[in-house]
Amino acid sequence: MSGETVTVGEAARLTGVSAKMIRWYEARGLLPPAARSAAGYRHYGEIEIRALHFVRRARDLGFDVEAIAGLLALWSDRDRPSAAVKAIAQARIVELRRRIAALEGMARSLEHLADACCGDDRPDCPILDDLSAGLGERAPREKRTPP
Amino acid sequence: MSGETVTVGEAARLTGVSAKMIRWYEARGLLPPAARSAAGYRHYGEIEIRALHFVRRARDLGFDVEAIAGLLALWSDRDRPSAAVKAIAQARIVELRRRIAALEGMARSLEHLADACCGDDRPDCPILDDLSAGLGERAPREKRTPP
DNA sequence: GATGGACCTTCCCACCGTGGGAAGGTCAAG
DNA sequence: CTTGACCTTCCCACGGTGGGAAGGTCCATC
Repeated sequence: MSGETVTVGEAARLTGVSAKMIRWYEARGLLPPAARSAAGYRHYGEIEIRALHFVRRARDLGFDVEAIAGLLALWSDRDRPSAAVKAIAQARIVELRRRIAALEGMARSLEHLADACCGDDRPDCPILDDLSAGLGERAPREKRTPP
Repeated sequence: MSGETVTVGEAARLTGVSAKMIRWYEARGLLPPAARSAAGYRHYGEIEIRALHFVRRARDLGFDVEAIAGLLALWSDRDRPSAAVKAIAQARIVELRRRIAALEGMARSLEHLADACCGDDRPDCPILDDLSAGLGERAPREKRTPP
């Protein structure tokens, strides 16, 4: 019979999506409203559990809510063109690569600065010098306007 | 002299930190309360502008508010040990590398999937297959305590 | 002077995604 | 019946950022 249904907490345990998040996804329209018991408890069957797994996996891949909603819609459409799915994935890849590049730039800058900083008891620090650079003079140690 | 002071808007234009954010940083204690005119307008001198530049630059390097507060404190302490600064920078580097690795993993998975997806009119899609897979394998199977 | 527009002030609300917790209802076991 | 685990909704918080309302100020121009 496959009539076994579980509550949110159980669904959370099964899928790795917290009960809070399950309710939140539902409220945001990402998931359809769950079936309710007479007392108002949400109940989830195998298909819903599968959808939650899907959401979890997509979330792990860095998709945001909108994208996941789109993927879910395509997932449940048996006639979807695979091109539509691929487009979403590729947009996500572009975004990921963009963010990676940004973080990489930061990391490299910082590594460069940290390498130049001897890191001892003395106050001379290229890191702070760099952070305060770009205006006029560098350090705030000269508190008064330089000549 | 050098009593030239500017308002928030001007400071924002000069430093690239929005007026909103300047006020927010002040409210969060990241920046000391700005001097006020009789009418209550904030006014910023060269030193404050410098600090804002510093904040902007640190933000661009991915430091969060707490770290920036720490860096600012060290920046204005002439006797700080450079090791303290370096420690903050290195912690940031570790965090950046961690996030880069996470994003990189996602990007690679997605690229792999997208490569396998032909992206045409047909519904067969390895991407969706992967997203909905893993139910039987990776998921912690229901290990209900026996009655 | 007055007027108008650009600016300032504070305050609230929104976003994303997540967690914490309160107040109250339900269910199953003892 | 009581107890404790669970459910419900609702509010609040976070980091940062933006939007906007309601009201006060500054300055140039008439």
